[in-house]
Amino acid sequence: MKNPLFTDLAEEEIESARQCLSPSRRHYSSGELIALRGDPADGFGIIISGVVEICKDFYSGNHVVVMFLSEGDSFAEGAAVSSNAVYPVTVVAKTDCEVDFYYIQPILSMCSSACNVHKKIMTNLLRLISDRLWALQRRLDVISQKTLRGKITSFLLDMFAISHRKKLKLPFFKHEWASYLGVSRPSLSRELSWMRDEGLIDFSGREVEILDLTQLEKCLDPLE
Amino acid sequence: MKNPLFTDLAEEEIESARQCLSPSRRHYSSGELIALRGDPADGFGIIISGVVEICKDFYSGNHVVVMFLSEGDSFAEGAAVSSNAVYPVTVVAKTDCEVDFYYIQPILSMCSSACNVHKKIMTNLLRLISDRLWALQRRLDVISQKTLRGKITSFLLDMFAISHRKKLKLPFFKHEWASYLGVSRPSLSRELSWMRDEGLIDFSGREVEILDLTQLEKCLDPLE
DNA sequence: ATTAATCGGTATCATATGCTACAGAAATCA
DNA sequence: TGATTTCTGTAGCATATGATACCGATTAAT
Repeated sequence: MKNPLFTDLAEEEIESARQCLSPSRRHYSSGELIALRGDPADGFGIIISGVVEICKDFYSGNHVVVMFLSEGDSFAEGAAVSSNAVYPVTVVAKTDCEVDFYYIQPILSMCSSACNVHKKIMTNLLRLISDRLWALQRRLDVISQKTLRGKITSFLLDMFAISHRKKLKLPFFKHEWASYLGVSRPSLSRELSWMRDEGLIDFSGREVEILDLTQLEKCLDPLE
Repeated sequence: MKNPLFTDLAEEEIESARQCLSPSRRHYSSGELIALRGDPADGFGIIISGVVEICKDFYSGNHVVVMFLSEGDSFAEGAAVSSNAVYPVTVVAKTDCEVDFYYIQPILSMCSSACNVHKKIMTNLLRLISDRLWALQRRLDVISQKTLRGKITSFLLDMFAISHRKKLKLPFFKHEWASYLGVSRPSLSRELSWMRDEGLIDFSGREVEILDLTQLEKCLDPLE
């Protein structure tokens, strides 16, 4: 089980966890509905085998696939814990697949023996959700800058704050970066070039170097 | 203690929780630094009295206030639990104030007696963070639509999915709505008018009515 | 080594959106 | 009631960004 919920758990501990939490394993045929957006979410799922689609569906009957999940991935952990415990998306089996369903209640209430394994899983759950929150917050900070230059800058300063290095190795290609920022690739290129012309940064391939930190910071949106 | 972490706890339970978790109460004078962005976050804080500023600070020494917190508000819960346990923002005392610091470790490890109160706090913590994740995810969904019409639509459909009503009562004024969507207010007004002209919606004050759901759904970005 | 595919920078043009200003409507307050 | 303030729609103009196309550079595949 390579799901983050089982981080730091030995093979036999995972077994013991399964004893303690007794997930129900369910089988789905290709195309079968696993959970519908709006359904009450009283637990979460971990994919054991096969591939699962996460999608948004519409009143009209159309739907759009947002992402795929496969072995070891989980869904609805956040939803299961939140106040309005409903699925925010629809989950459909893309291929035949097996899914373990864990009810959230036993996890939250701790078993009578307050076993160590149980404790660790709860910590892992907390960390999993917090990490997702962190990533989302970062993305939102970047994307909510109004100008393209602001988005680029916000992203770069964030990298700098983490790494403390002015030479940054980006984790993506330009088109991926553009997509992360929510802009078009040519626009990103153009703006980067302008910023280079102005002596703010230099770049080549996946490397970006911050040349003038003080000036760069002035490129951020003033917040109203 | 009106912090969400203490939801569902009676007065005396909160006392018992404080016994169990033994937060350290600290006093700060107006202007004093409480935590610096990048500092290790091994716990979180709850404001007991006074006002606290959350801000982003820059290399240049400048800083921007992002929000204020006051009695009952908490900060850094998410950061304390996440993998990279550092403060994502800087916290400064705006007025003289008192803050209770809770170390995260004792909360995660459960007290020897696995007391009920402790359990409930952990659940509340989980819910608090999940709710924040949920809100952020919604906002990101909306704001990452590329066109203004897409943003409006995404937001309206979200409201509809939750309420199942086509007559929607918005939680904000137009200028607040514009800010939530990350656009300018006149642009929002213009787009809304156009959408009314096309028979998609009708609106007045804080009320928006969805007239043509099927057509409206077509206003969403196709995702690449 | 040749070919094919991907990646990245640039130019042109169209347009969606921001900005500013103004005025009527609605709400708040004295 | 009248006086202020806030909220909202509209208009004109400026401009940042998107879309498309093209080409060279790099990388991967044969």
